[in-house]
Amino acid sequence: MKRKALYRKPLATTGSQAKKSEQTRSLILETALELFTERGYEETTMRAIADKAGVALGNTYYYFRSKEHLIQGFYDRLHELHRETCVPIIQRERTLKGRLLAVMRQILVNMEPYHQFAGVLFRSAADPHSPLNPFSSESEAVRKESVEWFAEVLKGTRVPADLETELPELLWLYHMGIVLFWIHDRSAKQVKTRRLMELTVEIITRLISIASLPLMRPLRKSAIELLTTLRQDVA
Amino acid sequence: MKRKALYRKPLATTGSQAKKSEQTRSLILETALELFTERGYEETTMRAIADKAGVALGNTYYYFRSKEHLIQGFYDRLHELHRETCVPIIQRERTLKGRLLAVMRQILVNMEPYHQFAGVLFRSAADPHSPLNPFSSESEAVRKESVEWFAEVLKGTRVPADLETELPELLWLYHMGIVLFWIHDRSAKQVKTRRLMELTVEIITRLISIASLPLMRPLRKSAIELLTTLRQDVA
DNA sequence: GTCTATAACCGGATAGAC
DNA sequence: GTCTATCCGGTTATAGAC
Repeated sequence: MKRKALYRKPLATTGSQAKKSEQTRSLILETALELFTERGYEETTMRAIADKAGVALGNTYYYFRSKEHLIQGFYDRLHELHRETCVPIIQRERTLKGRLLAVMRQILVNMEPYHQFAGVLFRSAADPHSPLNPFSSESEAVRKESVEWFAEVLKGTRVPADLETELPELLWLYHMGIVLFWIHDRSAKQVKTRRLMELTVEIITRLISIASLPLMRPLRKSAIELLTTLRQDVA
Repeated sequence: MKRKALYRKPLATTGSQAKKSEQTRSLILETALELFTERGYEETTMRAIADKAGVALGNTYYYFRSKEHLIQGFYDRLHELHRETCVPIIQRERTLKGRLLAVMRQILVNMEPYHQFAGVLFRSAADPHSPLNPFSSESEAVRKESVEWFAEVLKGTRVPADLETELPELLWLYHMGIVLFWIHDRSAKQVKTRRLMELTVEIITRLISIASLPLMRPLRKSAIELLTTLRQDVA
């Protein structure tokens, strides 16, 4: 299994020392991800990871507080991959629909290799007490950046003014919903998720474009009130 | 902590024998639920449950294949409580909005005592490989019944014909979304979820009532296509 | 078929020495 | 930072009693 080496988190320490520990950390994470994708999360023991990486069991716990935190490492990498691939798309595509479609498509492409063990990822993400929970403070940085991308997706397109502040967060939430469906998707190469995504992007762009009509005003009001309530909890 | 004794699953065996084993099963589940709500799921050991229930450790495994399966027991009870409380509501309330509001309110009331350990419940539910996953075959019976209640909620109200078959499943999905939010809701007595629910019920009933307008036809078409795709995966 | 008692296994997590 | 030893708890196995 080939993977781009995306993980690097240059710490503010002096040169080679920091580099060494960063290498060990990276080695452990790399090994863990390999084993996870090979034989699954539950089937991979911490001892096996330590063995294959050639370090002591205790050492893996020095770098990752728990087995779950290894998933957090995966999460971070995936996020970085999303950034590298999605930002150019936003610059290239000029319409809302074109951008949203291309970005969502790219996200699905990026995640595809990890479909088999993504269930575990979400299992943790769903637990309100887990650091992996996308609403948790630990995930705040990543979440904020993602929401900003969706703000970029909207930039320069026609959107009702009162919706403008709420929409990026809503699109992020939508994207989480698609990921949730993807995790449960058993169809070959997750074609169903792709179809679902294409249809919902169609609906969303339509909804946004008719949202300005006077007929829709009371509905839009309710929706905005709703989003304000929702946001208080997310932020 | 008081709780209605709702669990009974009369097996097709002869009288007192079956009753006895059913009592033991019930006792174990009851004890487990008590400890879970008292001190949390992770903090409750299988040994502690066995001790407090006054049975041998092995016996708890005789009745419940794993610690997770105890949650399934909780799930079943909650569902039965929902049935007992929601069916009368549907008979009493006559409008769509009134029914949906009252049913959703009741569901939140029923769940309230379990908010603290509900996270774990959902943690398992989110795993596509877990039997607790609401889309799994093990959960099919419960899911089907829930969807039927939502069909009852719609019965006798004005709904566009082409949406009629899809809406019950969609409302069930909506209710799952509310539960998801509720799990993550940290506000006192989960008032935020309640507010969110009230606002979304408002939006949903509005959406349904304007869905028949000619202007909305293309949007409704897309939505129905989407739901058909979605259903193939759920069913 | 229902239940007890006890020991053992396995793997995630921790403590503390170097 | 790295290791070894140990703990802890979910789970399994066994052997026997009613």
